Amino acid sequence: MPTPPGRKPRKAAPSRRPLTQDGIVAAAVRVLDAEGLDGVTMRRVAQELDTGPASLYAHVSGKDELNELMLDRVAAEVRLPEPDPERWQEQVKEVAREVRRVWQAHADIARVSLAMVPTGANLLRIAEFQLAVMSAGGVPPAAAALAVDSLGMYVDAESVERAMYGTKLGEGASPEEQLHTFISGIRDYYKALPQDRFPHIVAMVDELTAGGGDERFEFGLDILVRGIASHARP
Amino acid sequence: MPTPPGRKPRKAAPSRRPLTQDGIVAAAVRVLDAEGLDGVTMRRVAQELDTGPASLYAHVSGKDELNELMLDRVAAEVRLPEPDPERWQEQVKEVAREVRRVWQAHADIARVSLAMVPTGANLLRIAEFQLAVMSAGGVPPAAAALAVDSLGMYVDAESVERAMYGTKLGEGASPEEQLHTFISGIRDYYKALPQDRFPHIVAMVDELTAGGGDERFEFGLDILVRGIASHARP
DNA sequence: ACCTGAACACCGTTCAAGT
DNA sequence: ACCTGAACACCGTTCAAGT
Repeated sequence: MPTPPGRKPRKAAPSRRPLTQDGIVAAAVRVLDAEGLDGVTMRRVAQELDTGPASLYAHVSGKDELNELMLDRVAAEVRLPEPDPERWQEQVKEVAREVRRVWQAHADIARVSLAMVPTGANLLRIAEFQLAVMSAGGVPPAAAALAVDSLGMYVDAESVERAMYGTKLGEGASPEEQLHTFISGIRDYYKALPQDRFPHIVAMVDELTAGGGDERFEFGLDILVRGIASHARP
Repeated sequence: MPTPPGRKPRKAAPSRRPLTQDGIVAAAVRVLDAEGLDGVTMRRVAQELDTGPASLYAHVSGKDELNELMLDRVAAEVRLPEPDPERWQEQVKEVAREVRRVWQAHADIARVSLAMVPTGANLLRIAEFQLAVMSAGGVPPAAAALAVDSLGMYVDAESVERAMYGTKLGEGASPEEQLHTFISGIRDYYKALPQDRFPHIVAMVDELTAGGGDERFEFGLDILVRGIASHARP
């Protein structure tokens, strides 16, 4: 049956729901996941919400704030363990691994983290945990404070580097295949270097290009935590 | 006296010398130093050389290559000590400090280093030194290889963060003053956090915001080198 | 108060045309 | 071979005008 004349549609079904900051940030994260951080432009996010870029400025002060909001939204995915002072070294590592996992699940969001002082609630939650568990483990306050900094920087930097391998190569093959062709390119280049000027690099090509990113990450993490532990009282 | 007719000017004084890759990179570094990495655009570099952006593409494949060439040119400024295996831990630190010094002398060039596998001769020279001195100091190859990575990442990340404080604030006051107002802003924010949710952050505000960048950097560096040393044979 | 279209002042890169 | 002007397909942000 056709609708009788003079009858308005029941609710006008507003397919374009009103803009909210939360909706904007959610859309931005969708674009991030699909197209990487460089794909997250004000225009692209607006398009995702069927509007123009100027409309976003009523809910977000600009690109920088949007970046920070995206990061904190993503940081909510980080799961923290039950604090156990006996295992503080292992727990510090666990959290670092978990943050890395979440950063890597969202393209190159780590770039934002690296360029920011943490202020969002979800980021602070992580810092609070690390400070708490290190303090309980006997790391003095000054050392613990600087240690969260160093740990955060390390996780961020490693994630940025790793994300880059994925993007620099074409979007063709599988991520692992991409990483492999990338690494073997580097290996060939290092092997072809003049041996008299770079004897150690040439001799250590295999070690320099060894390990998936996981082993490399674990090694740096282990180094950091050993160093932090050397500041703890027994 | 006027110049007689039919006489060409002595040498035509080519005020716009022909473009070379070296000249382009030098101009790019000048822009970098004066206006930061974001100021280095193909257009701006071309302008510096009295030409248009399209002219650069005959000597440089694009923006990425220009960035890498800039970094390697700047890396030439890094001075390496005479290798002394007895003092390998101190020398590894010295080089890290020196790289940090040079990166910070050139705005936020560290961002390029972080997003790159080192291939330029001057960058490789630094890596070669670190590998050599650690090997001589008794660090096994696998550990030394991963250690250069971690050290590089740490220096780069610290320099990126530090460069950011300078840029985010206005260009008004002195760098130290900028850093100070920036840090005290952070301190106020942390102090105002709800104490029940973030007890350690609130309690450790002073430690978290303490120290000029130098002490913080030294601490992270010390942690890393202690960790590396724990892998060395005695 | 929120949303919008149009504009401003930029980007990196390409390409046909010149020398 | 090198250089150029003009154009293409983008940016972030502002602002007057609408509802």
